[in-house]
Amino acid sequence: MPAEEQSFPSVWARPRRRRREQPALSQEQIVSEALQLLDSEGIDALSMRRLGNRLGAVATAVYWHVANKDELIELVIDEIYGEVEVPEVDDPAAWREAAAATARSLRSMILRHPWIVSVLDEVALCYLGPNLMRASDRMLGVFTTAGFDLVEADQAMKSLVAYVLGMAASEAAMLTRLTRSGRTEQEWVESMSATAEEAARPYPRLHALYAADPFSDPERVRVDNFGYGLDRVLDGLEARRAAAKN
Amino acid sequence: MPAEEQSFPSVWARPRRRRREQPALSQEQIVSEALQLLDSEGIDALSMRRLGNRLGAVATAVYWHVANKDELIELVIDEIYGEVEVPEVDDPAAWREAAAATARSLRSMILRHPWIVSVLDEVALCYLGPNLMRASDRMLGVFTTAGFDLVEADQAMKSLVAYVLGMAASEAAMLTRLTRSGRTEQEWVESMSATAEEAARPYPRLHALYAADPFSDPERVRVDNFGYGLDRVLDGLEARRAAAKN
DNA sequence: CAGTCACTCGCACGGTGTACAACTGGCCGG
DNA sequence: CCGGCCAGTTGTACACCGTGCGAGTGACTG
Repeated sequence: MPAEEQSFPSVWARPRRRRREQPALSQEQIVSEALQLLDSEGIDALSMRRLGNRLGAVATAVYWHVANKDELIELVIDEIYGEVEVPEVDDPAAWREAAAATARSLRSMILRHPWIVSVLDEVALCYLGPNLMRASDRMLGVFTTAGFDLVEADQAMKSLVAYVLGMAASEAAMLTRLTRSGRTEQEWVESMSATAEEAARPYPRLHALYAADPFSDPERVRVDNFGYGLDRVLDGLEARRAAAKN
Repeated sequence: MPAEEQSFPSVWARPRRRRREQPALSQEQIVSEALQLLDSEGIDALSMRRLGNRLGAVATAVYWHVANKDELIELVIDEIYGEVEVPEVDDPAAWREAAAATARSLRSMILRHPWIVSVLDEVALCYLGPNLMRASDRMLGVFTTAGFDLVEADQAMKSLVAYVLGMAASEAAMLTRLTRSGRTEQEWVESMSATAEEAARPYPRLHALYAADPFSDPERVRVDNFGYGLDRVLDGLEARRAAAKN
């Protein structure tokens, strides 16, 4: 450890030999530290060197435990998939609330980890991550007990997830940019409104919308918008379910 | 131009003086070249140095015309938003087909430019891009002539777009990885199926799904899945429209 | 006591975005 | 005609990145 030079070198001051039965690094530890880094400082803050330093090691030491940065990110992504809660249901009538709860849980997860939007291209290939598989299996359960056959349950699940992903992703992207600029959501919306209304002048309906909207309580607006679309998607699925039943 | 050293220097061979009335670079040219680079080689191929070289210039010259790489990407994104076609409708009954056509057009655009998934975090902040604004305004038109009031039209639009974005993004991510691996979609699915079925063993419904699915014609499956969810979303919106009318 | 093995470190390579200062050449006012 | 301005381009430089490779290093094993 040449980094920490002893100003008073001595055998006694020298750090005790590290025990080898517990290696300094482990994959879980690395993944967990990477997640912390991502949550607190965003995607740009995650470099192998910084990650190594945080763990009291050097960048290349990390490569013993993960193949490369992409694989590390895949691991972190599956880790946070473990946070989404999917209820197990047996009453067919309970399907809708179960699906809605899942959707809300997924949205919360994304908003808790908004950097996920920057790695969405890797998200789609985590098919085999255990946490994603568990969640998928449970969602399939929700839709099959609702009465859908298996392949339609899969389609229903994919549709719902796509909606949530799309909606939450755009929310998360905005929040990320916001955080980076250091302003609050309210401040940003207010500073934006004049510019937006001006820029929208050539587009009548957009302009009318911006003029009508009081630009207040942006978080509430986001929640309402998410809820609106969620209701429509679930309505559409419910209609299909009712039709298939007869 | 020290890069191209003349092996036979001569006044006559010397390139003619560049006219200054037409500068060598322009923002449109830069954006267009960046788009070509992205489409043909993906996000990793886009570096300021390569882009400069392609235009017969040096990386830093590009910075005269665009503020930085992020801004460049925003410009490219708005450029491709210009490709999505949104019909203008006046017959309220035509709203559904118009919305569906828009959704399909947006999906095609994303699949034509799959690298967009890697920059989704920037996509969400192109609010002021002219092409996006034009498309948004026209979509608002579709929903208002359908009978929605302006703020609900906005919610409906955002919901539809979120669905399409989520669905197409996961498709595009898969296709990107595929292209990178150099295999066809069919080959990939076939090589995947055994592994996937094995990995899904602990998850009964997922395992049953993989076992049932013949893993054939993956593109058709993607199209069907997209259409299924699109129909559900539109059904949900139609139901809401009908209810509001009375 | 030698060797092996799991793990860590140091160094190096070839990239990246972009700040900064120097240059170039056409134009315009004096 | 000429000096200065200024849009546009260049070269250099900095601090960083992911990661391949070889050399330790210490605990355990035969």
